[in-house]
Amino acid sequence: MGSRQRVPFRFRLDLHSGVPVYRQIIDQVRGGIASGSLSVGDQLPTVRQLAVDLSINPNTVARAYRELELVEVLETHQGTGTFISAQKIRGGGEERSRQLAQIVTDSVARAGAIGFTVEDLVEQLRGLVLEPSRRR
Amino acid sequence: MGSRQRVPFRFRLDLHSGVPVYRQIIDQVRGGIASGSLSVGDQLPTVRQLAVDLSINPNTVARAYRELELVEVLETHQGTGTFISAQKIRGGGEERSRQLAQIVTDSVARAGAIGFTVEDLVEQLRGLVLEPSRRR
DNA sequence: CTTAGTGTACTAGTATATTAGTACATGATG
DNA sequence: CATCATGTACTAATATACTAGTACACTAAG
Repeated sequence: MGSRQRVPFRFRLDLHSGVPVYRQIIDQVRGGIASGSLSVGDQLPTVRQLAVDLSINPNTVARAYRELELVEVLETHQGTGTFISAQKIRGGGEERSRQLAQIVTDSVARAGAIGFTVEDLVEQLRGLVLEPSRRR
Repeated sequence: MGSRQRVPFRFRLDLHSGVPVYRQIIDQVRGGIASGSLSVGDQLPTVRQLAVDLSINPNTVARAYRELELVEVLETHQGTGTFISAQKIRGGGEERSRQLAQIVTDSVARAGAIGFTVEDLVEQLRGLVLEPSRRR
């Protein structure tokens, strides 16, 4: 019947990746949003529940959630749970700008390392706009 | 003779950025290549010289250089110095393009996760060309 | 008011990252 | 060979990151 199957978003850890657990959680939430698996208003597993599922300490989950809340990707309500927040697609946000700068700096460095210029990056980006078919 | 005034590439540290010193060096070398300030064959300051200039330990410089050498961005010659290596600019254009696409895809995903558009990325990139290095 | 569920604060142990001190190895140069 | 300039190896001190233990605080619901 009409049950909406509120799919419990699936977290998976790779303990051999060397990537901190809390960061893996962050990445998976962000990835879920980017891919559409998570939408505004969706509730995430509770701190305790996820901690049990992944066999880690609740504080580790809390840290990931808190960090995402600081960037306003999540909203937490005491006693209720943690939810995907309505992104502030617009508006200032010092931290957001900082993050964008970080992203760009990283990509420039990576591209420069294999001999590409900033212009090459821009060109590639433009190409993406015209040819959005290739989603990953 | 015919001295070409090999301009000594200028390194600058931001000790309050929280970004590790060795990483700042790496980023600046890569950025220098991307921006054209550094070209294939250029010699970098010697480990000792740069250590003195920046008031840091030679090993910190060496670490940065070594890491860049592993990725084949630099070439080191004992007793001679450290140089910008001939990039794999030519050859395997396929693989290089793939890497560029990957870099762009990553940055778009990261930016998209916090509500930025491709245009925002382009704008930020343009700004970088005019005003280098400011991290964190 | 009580209870059960939620996130949070504070503390601390452990690992890892970062930088520095010091001595050594290698290659160029005369 | 002697010397000097270069990068390198090894060790260690320190800071920071990461995770966990434990107890607390807020909210909704009976």
